[in-house]
Amino acid sequence: MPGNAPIRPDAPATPSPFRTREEKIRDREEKREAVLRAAVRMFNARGFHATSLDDVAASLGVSKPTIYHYLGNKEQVLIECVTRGLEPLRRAAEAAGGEPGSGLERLRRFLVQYARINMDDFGRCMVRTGDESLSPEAAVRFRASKRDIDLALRGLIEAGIADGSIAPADVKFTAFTLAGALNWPARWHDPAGPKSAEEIAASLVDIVTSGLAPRS
Amino acid sequence: MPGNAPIRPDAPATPSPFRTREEKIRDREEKREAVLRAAVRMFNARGFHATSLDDVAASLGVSKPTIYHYLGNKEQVLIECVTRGLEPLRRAAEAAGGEPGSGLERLRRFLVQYARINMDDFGRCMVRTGDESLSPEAAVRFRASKRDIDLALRGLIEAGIADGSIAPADVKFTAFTLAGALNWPARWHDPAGPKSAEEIAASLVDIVTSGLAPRS
DNA sequence: TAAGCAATATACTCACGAGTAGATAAAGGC
DNA sequence: GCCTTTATCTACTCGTGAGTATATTGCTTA
Repeated sequence: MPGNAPIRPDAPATPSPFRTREEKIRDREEKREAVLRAAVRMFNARGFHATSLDDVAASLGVSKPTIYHYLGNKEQVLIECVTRGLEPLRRAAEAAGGEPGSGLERLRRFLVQYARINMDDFGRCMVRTGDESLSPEAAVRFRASKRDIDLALRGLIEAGIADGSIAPADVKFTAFTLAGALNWPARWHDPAGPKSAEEIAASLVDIVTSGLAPRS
Repeated sequence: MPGNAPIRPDAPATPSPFRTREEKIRDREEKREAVLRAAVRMFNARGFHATSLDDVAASLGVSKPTIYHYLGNKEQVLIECVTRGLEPLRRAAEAAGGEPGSGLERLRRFLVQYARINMDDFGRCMVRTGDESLSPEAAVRFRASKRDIDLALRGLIEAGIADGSIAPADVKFTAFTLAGALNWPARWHDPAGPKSAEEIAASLVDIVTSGLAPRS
C-alpha cells in the first residue's frame, strides 16, 4: 500500500517510492501485525485447530509461504497472538499496585481493565486458548504468565482485605471467581453489539463487587 | 465382562452365560456409555479436534470401527457428550422454580448444582465446547439448549428481585456474571485435587452472592 | 555489475485422521 | 442345518493441512 511514506526532514515534495532502512523495518512489522490480526480473528471465529494458515493467507490475498516468511510456524502465530493478549494485562497488573485509593478501589480499576482487555481480539484469543493447543514448552510459559496475572489479582484482594475495604474471604477462590466472571465475555461478547466493551466491563465489575443480596 | 448377570425370578444357581434380549440391550448401552466416557475424558484433556477416534478406541482396547458401530460419527460422539452435560442442568433448572424459599435461596441452591455439574466430565465438555466444533444444525440446537438454561437462571434472578431477596440489577448481565464465574471451573478444576466439587461449588456461590465489600 | 538478500509465488511432500469396505465369527431364529 | 443379525477386526481410501523446495523478481551493496 504506497502513499503512506513518512516525512523525513529533507523529504522531497512528492513522496518517494524508495524506502529507507527504517521504513522497511516498519513495513515488515506492519505486515507481521496484519498477519496476526487476520489470524486471531479466524482463531476466535473458528477455533485454532479449525483454522488453516492457507485460509489466513487467502484472507490477506497472499500465499501460505508468505506467512511462514514472517512467522516461523503455526504455533508461533498462536503464541504471538496470546502474548499480545497477555501483555496489556501484565502491564495493567503491574500498574495496579502503585495506584492511589483503597484496596477495593484499586482492584475495581484493575478489573475493569482486565474485562476490557479480555474482549479485544488478542485478549479473547488468550482467554480461549487452552494448553492443549500449545507445545509443552510454550504451555509452561503461557501458564506461568497467566499465573503472574493471577498472583497480582490475589495481591490486590489481599491488600483490600488488609485495609478493610474488602470483606475477609478465601483469596484464591475469590480470584478464581472474579477471573471467571470477567473471562466469560471472551466467549459471548459481540464487538458489533449495542454495548461497548467499556460499558460491559463496568457493569460486570459492579455486579461482582456488590453481590446479589440487597445492602441493608 | 461376565459375572454381572442380573437376577431373574427363575435364575439358575450358576449365572448363565446366555443373555436375554434385555441384557443384550443393556450390554450395548453399557458399551456406548463406555465409549462416551472415554471420549469425553480425552476431549477434556486434549481438546476435541486434537483427539482422534483411533486414540479413543485404543484407550478402550478396541478398534475404530467399533466406535462407528455404536455412534455414527465423531460429531455424534461430541453431541452425546454435551447432551449428557446439558441434561442434568436442564433438570436442575426445571426443578428450581418449584422449590420453597425466597428467590435468593432458590437461586443459590440452583447455582450450587450448576457449579457442581459443570465440574463433572460431561459438564466440562459441555462448557468447553464451542459452536465452532459443531455442524451448523447441531450448533443451533446446542445454543438453544444453553439459552433455556440461561432463561431459567434469569427467571430465578427476577423472582428474587421481585420478592426483595435480591437487589435490583440488570438481569441479563447478572446472569452472565454468575454463569461465567461458575463455568470457569470447567477449565481449571482438577478432580484429583484436595477440594471436592461440592466444596468448590459452595465456596464460589458464597462469593458471587455476597460480593466483595464488607457488609456494614 | 555481480552477489546477496528480501519478498513472494507455485507446486510439491508427507502425516494424520475421518470414515468405509469387506472379512470373520458367534448367536439366534426359522 | 441354513440365514440373518450383531460385533468386531484388518486394511484400505481420500481429503486436508502443515510445512518445504525451489524459482523469480527487484532492491542494495561491494
